[in-house]
Order: sequence, then C-alpha cells, then structure tokens
Amino acid sequence: MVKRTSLAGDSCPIARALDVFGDWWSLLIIRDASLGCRRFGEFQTSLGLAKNILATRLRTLVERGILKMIPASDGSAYQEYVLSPKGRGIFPILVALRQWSEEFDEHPNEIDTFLVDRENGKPVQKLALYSQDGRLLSAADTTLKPRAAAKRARRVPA
Amino acid sequence: MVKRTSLAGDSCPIARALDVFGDWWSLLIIRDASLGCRRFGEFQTSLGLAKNILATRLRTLVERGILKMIPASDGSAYQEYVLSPKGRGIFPILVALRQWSEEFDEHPNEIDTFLVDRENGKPVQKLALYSQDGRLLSAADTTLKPRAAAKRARRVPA
DNA sequence: CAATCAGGTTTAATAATGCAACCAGACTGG
DNA sequence: CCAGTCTGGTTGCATTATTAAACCTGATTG
Repeated sequence: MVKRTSLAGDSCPIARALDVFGDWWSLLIIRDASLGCRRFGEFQTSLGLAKNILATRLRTLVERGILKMIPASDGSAYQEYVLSPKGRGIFPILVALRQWSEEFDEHPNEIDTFLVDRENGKPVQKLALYSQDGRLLSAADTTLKPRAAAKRARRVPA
Repeated sequence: MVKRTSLAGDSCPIARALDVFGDWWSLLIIRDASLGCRRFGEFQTSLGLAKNILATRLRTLVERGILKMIPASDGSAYQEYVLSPKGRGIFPILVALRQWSEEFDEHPNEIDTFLVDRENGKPVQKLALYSQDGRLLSAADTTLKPRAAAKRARRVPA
C-alpha cells in the first residue's frame, strides 16, 4: 500500500496537529471560517478550490470536531459551517503563520492586510514564548522533556 | 492544466506561509532541524519518509531560504542542513501547533513530550496574543485592516 | 411549472507520493 | 589498491490525491 502515511499514531504533538488540519486547504478553510465564512458557496468563491475537494475537506473537518454544522441562521433550510471551540483554538496558529510572513516574506508589499486590535485599530503584538517566570524564550532556551505517563502509541509488535 | 494551485501570488500572508512550508513533510523537517537533526540520514530515519521525497523537500527548503547547507562539521566531506534565521522564525508556529494538540487532542496521553524552559525544566507558558497596551486578545477581539500601500499581486488581466 | 441556485457527487484527466531499485562518491579494511 | 560499505541521493513505476467539468437533487424564485 502506498497510503498517505497518516501521522495519527505519532507521538509528536506537532505531527498530530498536522494530521488533523495540516493539508493545503484545511487551514485556509479555518482561516475563512474565523473571518466569518459560513456557507459552502462562500468558502468556494473565497478559496477558488474544486467543489468536491471542498466537500471532503468540510466533511472531515466536521468529523474531526473542528467545524460543526448548524441548521439555518438566515431562514433558508441550508446548513452552515462554524468553528467549534476546538477550531477556534487554531487561531494562534493562524496568527503565527501570518506573523512569520510579515517578518520573513520576500515580497511583503504583496500582503494586503494586517491584524489589528478591534478596539483601537492598532496592530497586535507579536506572539512570543515566555517562561513561567516571565522570561522571553527563544527556541534555544527550550528543550523537550519526556512525559512520565506517556502511554505508548499502539504499534504492531511483530 | 490541473496544476497544484500555488498560493504564492495570494495576498493573504497565511496562504503565503503555507505556500512556503505548508506541505505534509516540510514542517516536520523543520521541527527535526530545530531539534538538532542535520544530516540527510538523520532526517530520513527520524521521519521515515521516502528518500526522493526528502531530497526534493530539502532542496526546496534550501531554495526558499528556510534551510541552508553548510559544508562539514564532523570532518567528513558531506553537507549538513541547518536552519537559517528565516527557518528559526518558524519556531512559534511549531509551538502553536504543539500547544493546540496539548489542549485539544482526543488522546493527549499519546503525546510523549512537552516543551520546557531549559533553565529550570518547567513547562513554558501558552502562547497568547496581546494588544499593544497589553490586553489579552481572542480572535473575536481582532480584525483585519487593509494595508494602505498593498501592491496588488500580479493577475493576468484578461 | 420552468428556471435558477445552493450544495453537493461522479467522472476522467493530471499531478504528487511512495517504494524499491539503482548509482556515484567517500570511507574502510586488508 | 581493490572489494565492500555508508551517505546521499536519482530514476522508474505503481498508487493516490487533486482538479476541472459535467451532472444531480432539492429548495427557491418567477
């Protein structure tokens, strides 16, 4: 089998997250959802992807608890896709992606929006990692520690 | 043409970031690189991906300025792949992905590591978004503002 | 009741992925 | 210095995934 090597059983949390929404379109769907898109057609015209792909992506995102379908909202008997709490939790990842592009993109002048505080319209601060006692941490200041009670991911023994 | 719809010309910074390292393996390669992997073979055994895929991924990551090749380091006349500053800038994204899994994964007991402050071994704080005057912001507290001097991404006119 | 639209599914083409085999240059041992 | 082996790939081919376009169904509009 040449299957697409699912990372679901991996013990790395980064791989596990990518397994849930790490493909090309899913994050963009989530981005649009967090910007207010709700209807199939809205996503489709915004993203310009094929309808079958959108349909499967929406379905798996619903299955995985990122999106949920709610019945109506504007009267018509259709469904809408809105983010669950689990889906809203992806927001920091979107912000991190955005800020990376703002800092490192080769052509930053092609970026047409920036993220601002709704209250006063000022740009938000850059995401930063802090220690428990408030020191700013870079990658080199951190390390990975094995979890004590890490239940091994199931592996076929033989 | 049924090409893979590159997002490079998109004006959304999230899409632009995904275009650079948003595929299945690239982020995992970057993760391993930030954990100390340097050699082709290290990446291959760590990730378990096909060598041809690894070769093309490493090549494009170098082309895009995420990784750079440095000559030797252990004497032998081979090359090593290390993160550039642009690549190290991806670290917050990895942290955000990790923290999402820690918070929302269905089987958090299968996660075997957690990120700690190297200085005292304590877990790091959760990434959080702040306004310029220090208020904690959720997605709903933010909005997108068009950039004044947004040079339009080139589009074929007709 | 014909037309249209939202929200998909099906079909057939093309592109990407995965595995295994192959290959070249650097090292190793005798 | 010659065979064997390791690193770091490339090449070929089978399997998947992605895509555009056609089609379909139920709801709404005229």
